[in-house]
Amino acid sequence: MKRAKQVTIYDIAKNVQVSPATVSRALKDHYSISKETIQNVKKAAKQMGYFPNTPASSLRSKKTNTIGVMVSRINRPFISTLISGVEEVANSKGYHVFIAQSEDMTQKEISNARAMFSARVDGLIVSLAMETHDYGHFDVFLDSGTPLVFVDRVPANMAADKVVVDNYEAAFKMTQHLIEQGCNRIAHFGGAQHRDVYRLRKEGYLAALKQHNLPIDESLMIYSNLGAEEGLEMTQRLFDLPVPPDAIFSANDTAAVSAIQFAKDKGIAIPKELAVAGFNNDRLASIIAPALTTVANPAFDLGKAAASQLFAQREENDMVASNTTVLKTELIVRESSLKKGR
Amino acid sequence: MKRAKQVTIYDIAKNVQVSPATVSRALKDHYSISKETIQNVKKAAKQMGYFPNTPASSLRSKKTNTIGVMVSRINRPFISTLISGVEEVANSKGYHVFIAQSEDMTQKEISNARAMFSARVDGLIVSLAMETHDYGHFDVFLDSGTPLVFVDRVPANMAADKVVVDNYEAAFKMTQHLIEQGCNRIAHFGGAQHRDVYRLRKEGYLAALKQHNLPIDESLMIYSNLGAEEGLEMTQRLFDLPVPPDAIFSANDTAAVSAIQFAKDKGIAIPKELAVAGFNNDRLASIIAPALTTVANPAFDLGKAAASQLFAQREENDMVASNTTVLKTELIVRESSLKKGR
DNA sequence: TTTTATTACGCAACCGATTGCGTAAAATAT
DNA sequence: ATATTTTACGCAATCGGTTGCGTAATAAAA
Repeated sequence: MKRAKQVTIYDIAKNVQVSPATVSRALKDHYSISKETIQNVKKAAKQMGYFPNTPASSLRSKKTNTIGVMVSRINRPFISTLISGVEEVANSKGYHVFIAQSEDMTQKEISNARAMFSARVDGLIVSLAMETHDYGHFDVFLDSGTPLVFVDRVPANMAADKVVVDNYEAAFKMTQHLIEQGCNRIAHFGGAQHRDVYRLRKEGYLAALKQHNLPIDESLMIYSNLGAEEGLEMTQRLFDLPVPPDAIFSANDTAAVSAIQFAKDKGIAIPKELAVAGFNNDRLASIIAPALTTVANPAFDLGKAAASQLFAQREENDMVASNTTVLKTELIVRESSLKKGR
Repeated sequence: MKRAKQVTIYDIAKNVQVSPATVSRALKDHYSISKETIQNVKKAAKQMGYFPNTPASSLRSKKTNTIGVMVSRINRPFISTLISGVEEVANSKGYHVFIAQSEDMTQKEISNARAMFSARVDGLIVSLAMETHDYGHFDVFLDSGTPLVFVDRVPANMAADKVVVDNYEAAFKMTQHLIEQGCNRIAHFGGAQHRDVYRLRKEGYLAALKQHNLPIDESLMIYSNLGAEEGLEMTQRLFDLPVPPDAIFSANDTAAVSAIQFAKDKGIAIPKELAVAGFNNDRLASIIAPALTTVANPAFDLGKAAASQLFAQREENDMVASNTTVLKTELIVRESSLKKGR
């Protein structure tokens, strides 16, 4: 690979007969440069095929105009929608977005964090890997004063900016809905319990059970990464039980959809014999038959809020230790849980 | 936002009592540095919390160890899986991936291309926006000798490296399959026809019709962005026809799924009255009932191939003008098209 | 007309790592 | 013992913008 010589501000300077400093300023409409010079410089720049050298600029100015986003994986509707929200805000402020996937591996997350810091991103938005429970790899951002915001899968016991939804409340309402539909043996598919999102969903579920004086049965609570495969396995386990459940509240749609598939495959009637509810409201949820009752998770707004909060940090009072934004969710009732009709 | 002073190789140099040059070399195991010094330097670096300054390194070395990926949008299963393929190869070579979305807007694509070049990515992988038909914004990569590979949605009439699937053949086989199932009025949902992927799918479809002496009816071919909404509208249009089709071959699964939804909604029997086939094999395809017949599009492998080809370009003989890799697809027959059984 | 303010630009240091070239010291060869 | 090679490192320029400070020229104020 050969690289041709590239046009620099020095080339433009020579061409327009001004100093490189003037070119630099002219290109960003600095107030002290005359309109005429600005015009000349810009015209020459365009005509010569000039492209600013971002690394050079970043080195000197200590600003990269880039924010990083670290997620488990982008090929999930919820995540990619969230990222779009981040991009909307970032782009509107002239920033670009650097995306990294951990694939739910803490090691990759650590490596990604190093890379993000080395790239000197101006801010970082993070949704944690499933098993991460030590947050030391983010210290360098805190120490250096780089804005840092966690979203969705946020760390427990860490004073940091966070953006989440009302997981507890949503789970409570959903469970209550299932109870109202006549279910009294409700199972739960959860994620890693040190991950707040999943812990809170379980706690909301438990609280609803308690409030309605339903027994709590540990064998009905199963934890996994909530993938499609795991969804099938978890459902299998439930139906291997002496007394299977009459409802499943899954912490995500992916696993809930698998449960429906399992049931259809085994001839278990939904929602009559088994009501199913999910979380997120992926497109899948409305397409599967019967359509899946779920919680609308405002992915796009979560991304927007996280980015906004990130930019807010830059102007913020140093006295503010941390800030948590909670967004609202919405119960979406569909056929998969309607034993009684509305 | 305040930024604390950050550790540089100069700080390490002072600490270890060697020159910055030696630190720089030690950190990358340069052969001319003694093992002892390397150890000392690395220990000090870790202990002092050193993180390399990527912009500085990039500026001097003219290598960013980053490749760019430009796509329409990441929240599509096909695209995000493709990106994972790119990442696998890139990461294994120590490169990071910069992702940008055009949202199918040529203007955004142009702006993204500028940003990518300014960032001085070491290579660029592109899947074009739907309407892009002028490729001038990629000239700067060609001129500068930056490796450039198009994937999936590749440009027509441009001598560039490309990675695609056998769209024509796949479409031909699919259409033939529908004909064998007894369909003789087959509609087609296509994308923009200046986009090779979509043009070839249509041509494969047409070729199969011709070979089986079926009439070609322009009113049965509808073009759009193939989103979920568009899928419904297109199906509506088909059923507004005096004589509706008895099959639809859609250029993607998203629109095909919409067609099935439409049919179910209107009480049109699938596949009896209407056979439906898609393209891509998204998870949706296997979940909707009846399950969707489709073409398995090797998204992950496309990504891997594109990245491999990108890296290959760097060592390549300058005589090679361009190179096109074609990957194989596979017909996935499911209930949505099985009028006769297998 | 002299003084002060404003406008428009240049100088040169700087950001942090990389690298071609040079060299002292130690090792090996003659 | 002298010459040659190898090892291990330092010097200083360099990458391409950015920016604090200084200043000549022109305009406005006194």
